[in-house]
Amino acid sequence: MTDWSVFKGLSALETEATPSTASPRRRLKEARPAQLIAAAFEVFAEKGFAATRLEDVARRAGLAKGTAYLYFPNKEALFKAAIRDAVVARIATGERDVEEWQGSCEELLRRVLSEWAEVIRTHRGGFLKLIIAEAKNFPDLAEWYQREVADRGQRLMVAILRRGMERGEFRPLDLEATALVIACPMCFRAISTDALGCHETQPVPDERFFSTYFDVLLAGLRRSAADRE
Amino acid sequence: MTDWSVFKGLSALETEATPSTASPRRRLKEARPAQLIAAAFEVFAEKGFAATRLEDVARRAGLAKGTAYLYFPNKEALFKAAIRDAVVARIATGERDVEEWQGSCEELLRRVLSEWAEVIRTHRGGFLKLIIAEAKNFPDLAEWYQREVADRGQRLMVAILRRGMERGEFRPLDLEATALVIACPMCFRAISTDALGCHETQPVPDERFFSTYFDVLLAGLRRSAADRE
Amino acid sequence: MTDWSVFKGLSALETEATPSTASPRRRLKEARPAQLIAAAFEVFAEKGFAATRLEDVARRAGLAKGTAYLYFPNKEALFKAAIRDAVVARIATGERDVEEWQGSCEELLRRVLSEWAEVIRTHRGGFLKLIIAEAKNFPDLAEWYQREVADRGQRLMVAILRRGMERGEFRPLDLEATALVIACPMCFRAISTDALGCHETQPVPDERFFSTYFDVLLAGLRRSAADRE
Amino acid sequence: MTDWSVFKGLSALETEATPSTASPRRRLKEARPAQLIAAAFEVFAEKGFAATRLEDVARRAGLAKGTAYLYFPNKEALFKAAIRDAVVARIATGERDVEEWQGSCEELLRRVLSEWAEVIRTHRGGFLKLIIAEAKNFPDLAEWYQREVADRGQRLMVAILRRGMERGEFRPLDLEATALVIACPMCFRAISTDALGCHETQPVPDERFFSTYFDVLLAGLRRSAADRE
DNA sequence: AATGAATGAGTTTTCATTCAT
DNA sequence: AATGAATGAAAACTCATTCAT
Repeated sequence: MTDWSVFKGLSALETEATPSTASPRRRLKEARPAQLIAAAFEVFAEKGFAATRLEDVARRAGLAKGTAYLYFPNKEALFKAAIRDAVVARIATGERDVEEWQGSCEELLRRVLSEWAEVIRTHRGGFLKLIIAEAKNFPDLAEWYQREVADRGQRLMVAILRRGMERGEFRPLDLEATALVIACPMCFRAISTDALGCHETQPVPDERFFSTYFDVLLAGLRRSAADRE
Repeated sequence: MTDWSVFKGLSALETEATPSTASPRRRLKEARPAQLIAAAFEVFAEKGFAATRLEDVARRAGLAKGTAYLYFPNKEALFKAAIRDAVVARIATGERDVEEWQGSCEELLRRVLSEWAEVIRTHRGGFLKLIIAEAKNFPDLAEWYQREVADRGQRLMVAILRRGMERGEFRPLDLEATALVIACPMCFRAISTDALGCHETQPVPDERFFSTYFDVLLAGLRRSAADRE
Repeated sequence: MTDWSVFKGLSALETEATPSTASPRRRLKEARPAQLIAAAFEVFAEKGFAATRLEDVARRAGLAKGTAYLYFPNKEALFKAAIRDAVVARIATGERDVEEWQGSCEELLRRVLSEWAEVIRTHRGGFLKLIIAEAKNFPDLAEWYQREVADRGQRLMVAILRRGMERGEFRPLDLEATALVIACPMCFRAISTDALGCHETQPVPDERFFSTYFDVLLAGLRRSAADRE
Repeated sequence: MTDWSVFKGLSALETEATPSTASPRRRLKEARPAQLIAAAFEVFAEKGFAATRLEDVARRAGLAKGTAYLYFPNKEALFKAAIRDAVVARIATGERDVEEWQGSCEELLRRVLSEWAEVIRTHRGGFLKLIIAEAKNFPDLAEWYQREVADRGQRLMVAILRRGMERGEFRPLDLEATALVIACPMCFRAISTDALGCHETQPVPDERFFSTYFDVLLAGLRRSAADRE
C-alpha cells in the first residue's frame, strides 16, 4: 500500500532543479508544493506523523485544507515529500572533498564534521528525530534513509579514516565502528537539542559541544608519540 | 491539564515493591498493571503515542479493550506509566560506585559506561526514542526526563571526569561538554539500533561498536606522554 | 422488549405485604430488594434513567454491582421497581374518606389536599419528576401512571367537586378541568422544589405556599354571596 | 468544567439577528446551527440529555454525525444552545405591558396569563420539562433558569398582584406565594401535556383547562362583596 | 449469596478525504 | 485553482451485564 517509490529515484540525492521560467500565475502554482513541504516539515517534526492534522499544515502554509490535496494525494505522500526534502537539502556533499583533498586527514575530518555540525546547528535535527521516530511505521523510509544517507555518510567517514591510517596520521582502528563512534555524538546532539533543548537545566552551547567533540575524538584517533616509535 | 505528578515522586527511582500474598483472584488483579505496562511499552515504542490503539495494547496483554480502563484512566496515563516504568527499570545507579571507587578513573569510567552499554544492549533504546519522539507533545515528560535522568547522568559523568583530571589521569577539558560527548554515542547507538537496526546494510555488532567507543574516547581523554612532561 | 407487566398487576395499588417470619439470614436476603429500590430511587431521581450507573446504585445500597443482578434482571427492571415502589408508597388513598365524609365539602377538599401536600412536603416530588422526564422513553410507565394514579386522583377530585356543587357549597364549574386546575399547583410545586429548590433566590416556604394555595383555590370555588341569591 | 457562560449574557434575552445576505453556500452554512438546534431540541425534549445520541440529532437535521461537530464542540454545548434557544424564543415579554397598562388588574393578569398560555399551547412545554429533568445534572442551567426566567416571571406577577391590591381589585394576599400559586397550574399543564398527553384517558382540551383556570383563580383573588363592605 | 474483574457493544469525538461551488 | 462544508471510518472511552471465585 505504502508507496515509497518516491524515494527510489533519490540515489543521486540531487537537489531538484525547479527553473520555473513561466507566467507569474504558473510560478505561484509551482511554489505551492514547496510552501506545503516546508510547513509540513515543521509540524511533522514537532508532533510526529499521526498527531499532525493536515489542516494545521495547510493553515501554516497559508492555504486551505483542500488545497493540499491538489498537490499531494494524501497525508502520507506529503510526509514522505517533507522528509525527502528535509534530508536532501541537508545532506552534506563532502564526497568530492575527500577525493580532492590534499591536506592532512585530521584537517579533512575536521572540515567534513564541521559541515555536518553546521547543518545541525542550523536545522536542529528535527528530520533525524522524525526518521527515527517513524522508522517502524514507515519501513520504506527507514530503509531508504539507511541506504541513501546513513550508509553514504558511513562510507565517506570510512574513506577518510582509511586514508588517515594509511598515511600514519590515525592509529589502526576498526574502520566501520570508528566511523559510527564519530558520527553518533553529532547525531544525538542534533536530535536531543531539537527534542529536549528547551528543558536543559545547564545548557552547553553548541560551540563548546562541538569544539570539545572535535578535540576529544581527534585526540582519540591520532597516532600518539608512543605509538609512533 | 496533563498531570505528570506521577513523575514527581520519582527522585529516588526506586522500583515499587509488589507484595502479592493473596488469593489467586487478587494476584491476577495485581499482575494486570504490569502486564499492561509491558504491552504498552512495546506498542508505544514501536508506533509512538498517537499511532497506538489502546485496543492493541490490551490485546497484546491478553486482555480486552475495556479492561485497560480498569487500571488506567486513559491512554495518556498508561503511556506515562509505561515510560516511567521503562526508565526506572533501566537507570544505571552508578552513583554509589563513584564515591566508593578506589582504582583509576579510566577504569571507573569504563565500568560505568559498560553498565549503561549493557542496559542498552539488553533493552534496545526504545524508551529513549519514545521520550525524544514525544517530548514536544508531552513537555512534562521531557522536563522530567531531563531533570531526573539526563541531568543525573550528566552529574555522574562530570564527577568522574573531574576526579580524573584532579588525579592527572585525564587532560584538562570542558567538563560538561566532555560529559555530553561521552554520553551521546551510546545514546544514539541505542536509539538508532532500536529504530533502524533491521535496515542496516553492513551491521556493526554491539561488541565492535562498544569496544571501539571505549577505546577512542578514553584515548581522547587520556593525558598523553607529551602533555605530561 | 420492555416489559411493564410489573405495573399491570398494580391496579389495586396495594402495598406489598412482606411478612418475613424467617431466619435472620433469610430476612437479610429479603431486605435486599428494598435496600436496592431505595438507593435506586434516590439516584434515578437525581440523574434520570440513562445517566444513572448501576454501580452507583449498588454502592449506595451498600452492595456490590453484581449483587443487584441477583434481585433484578437488569437496570430497567430496577428502575420500574423503584418507580412503582415510590408511587405506591406515596399515593394518598383518600378514596374511602370521600364516601364516608359527613362534613362540608370544602373541609373534605382541604383535608384531601392536605394529605397530598404532606406527601409532597415529605418526599419532594422526585418520583413525579422522574415519571414525567422518562415518560417518552418508557411509554408503559406513562400509561400506567396515567391510569393508576393520575386518573384515580382525578376521579377522586371530581367526586368531591360534584358533591360540593350538588350541596351548593361550590359554584357550578367544569368538573374535570377544575380538578386539574386544583391538582396542578401542587404537582408543579413538588417537581420544581425537587429540581430547582436549591437555586431559588427568594424561597417561599411550603407553609406559605400551601396555605395561600388552599386559600385562593377554595375562594375561587366557593359560591359567593352574589351567586347565592 | 461545565461552562454556562453562554447564558451569562442572556439578561436581555434578545433573539439573535441572522443576517444572511450571501452566497448560497454561505447561507447553507448559516442555517446549520438553527437546523441543528431545532433537531436537538426535539430529540432532547423527547429522550433527555443522556439518552440522546448525537447521531440521531444530526440525522434528524438531515446531516451526518460529524457535521454537528463543525458547529458545536460537543453534545453538551448543543444541549445548552438548544435550551437557550427554546427558552429565549418563548419568553413572554409581558414586562412592558405591566407598566403601560391602563385598565383593570384582573384584565391585565388575564392578558399576561393568556400570552403564557398561548406559548405553552403552541410549544408544548418540552423545554420546561427538560430544564426540570436535567436541573440536577446541569446545575448551571438550573441556576440560570431560576434567575433569568423564573424569577423574572415571579417579579412580573408580584407587580401585577401588588397593583391589584393597592387598587382594591384583589384582596390582600401573600404576594410571592400567590404568584407561585397562579403560575404553577400553567407550568404543570405544560409539562404534563408534553410528557403524558398522549396517555390521557379523558383528555381535557386546552380551552377548557385555561378558561377554568382563569375563572377559578381570578375568582379566588377577587375582593368579594363581603370583603368590600 | 455476594463479589468485582472482565468483556464488548454502544457512544462520543476526531480528522483524512471528497467534492460542489 | 482554491476553498471549506460535509462525510464517515476509526479510535477513545463508558458501563450494563456476565461469571468465576
